Amino acid sequence: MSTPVITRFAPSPTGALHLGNVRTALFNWLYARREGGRFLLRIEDTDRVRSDEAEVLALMGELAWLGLDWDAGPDREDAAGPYRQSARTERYARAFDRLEAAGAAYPCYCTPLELEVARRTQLASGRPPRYPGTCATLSAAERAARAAEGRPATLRFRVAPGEAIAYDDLVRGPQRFQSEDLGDFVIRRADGSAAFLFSNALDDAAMGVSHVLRGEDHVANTPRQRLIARALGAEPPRYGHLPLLVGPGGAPLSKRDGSAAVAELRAEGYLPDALLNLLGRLGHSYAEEGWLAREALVRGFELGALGRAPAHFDRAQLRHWQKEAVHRAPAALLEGWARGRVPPGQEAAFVAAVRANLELPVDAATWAHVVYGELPCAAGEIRDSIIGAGAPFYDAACAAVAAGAGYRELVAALKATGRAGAALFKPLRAALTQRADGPELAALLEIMPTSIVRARLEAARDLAMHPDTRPGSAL
RNA sequence: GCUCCCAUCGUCUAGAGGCCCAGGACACAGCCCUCUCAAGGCUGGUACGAGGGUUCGAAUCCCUCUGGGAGCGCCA
Repeated sequence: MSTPVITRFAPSPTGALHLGNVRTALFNWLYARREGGRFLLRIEDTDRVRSDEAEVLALMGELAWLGLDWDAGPDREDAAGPYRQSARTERYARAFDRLEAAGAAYPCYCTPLELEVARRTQLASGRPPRYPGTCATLSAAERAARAAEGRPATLRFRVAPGEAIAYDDLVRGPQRFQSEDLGDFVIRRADGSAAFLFSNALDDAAMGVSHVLRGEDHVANTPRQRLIARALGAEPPRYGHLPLLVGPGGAPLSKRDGSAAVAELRAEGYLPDALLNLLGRLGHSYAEEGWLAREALVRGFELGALGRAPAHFDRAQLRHWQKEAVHRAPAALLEGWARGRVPPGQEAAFVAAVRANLELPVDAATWAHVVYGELPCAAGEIRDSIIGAGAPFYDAACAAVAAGAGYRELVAALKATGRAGAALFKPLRAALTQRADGPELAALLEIMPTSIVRARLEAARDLAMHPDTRPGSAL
């Protein structure tokens, strides 16, 4: 009987969901889906980090938006829950008692100041900072005395020296740590709350988590968490440590690196699949090239294809995947971008016309304005282009449009002025859109209101007739 | 300071001793197509951090250096 694959994403509800976290969530999700296992969502809101419901909701909203669905979580409880740590304090308390009774953990009365001093001294003398073990060997009487003084105590996990703790990292291969290098560590804070190391390890065990992919900043936690699991009589999950995601400068990704927050990218209009195509290749490589649909993303995910070097998040690459995503997006989605920016009922026609020029919602706004909005007086090379075409050119255009000409007739009428090709279309485009680039003119003309077409052609004619008039000045 | 990890085009990466004077993608440049932009097609430049080994042969193995990163909390 093979062990079922159970992975999890265990964020702390502090601050916005970050690209680095999302990638971690994605890899765990991909692995679970790939293996036909389960993906859990656990909120790590220990008592210290007060659960902020709004934050939890936002977090779940973003995961759901990305399509990373979870089989159990705070909103889908099951027998292994509850899935928020703030609701699990009694479990931790029982475990603390057991560990303390067994001598695997002991109360420590050292103050933060004392510990800080010890750390500095060790550092100053070139030694690695470790808990000196001050309270490790206190007798029952000594403990009672300190407790009677009302001194607050943390609970420390006792690490026996002389032991090698080895495990096989899913990403980095065989790892080996010496227990002396660990030192006794705090598993319960003075306020009684469980420390991350502990609640995280206990919950993984209690929830049957089989595989954990997490950031490499957790490497050193792994031997400690294995020790905890063993003391608890539980089987620890298999751990894999991912290289961190870094920003343009090579420094770890931070909020300053422009839109590292998922919510921000979402607000800008980036599509989930664009994000996933990018993230799935940061620190991981797919054998298959090009755009990967959801199923391909899952199918092609391999633990063996996980890298060990930090990966840069690159905006240009995101934009590329966004283009791919928009290219494949259903029209209805893009029509949503147009809604409110184009006359009601025109959404579909508008999107059909400008679709190839859309990358983000802001582009829909730009083109909607070009098609339906009020344009300023022409300037620069646009102005030159219009003047260069001459008044007769626009006279012909105005006359054709006044006679009810469609695109074909309009072009035919303009060809009669002796212009063709670029010499025809460039000034026409300039007059109609005041831009040198954009969707096909035929498509644009089809959706542009006739009144606007006429007004712009007339304005161009006037400009061509009186080129000396300063742009913007009233006649 | 100590421990650990990493090091291929600007970026994401392929590469697990000869298939590599290093492949793909993004970005960039040029050309084609085209009324323009985008898309598409073609072409191009740019990389194995440095130095030593091992080997008939090294991007691939070893050592040193350099450069980056992580950790050494009553933070997660």
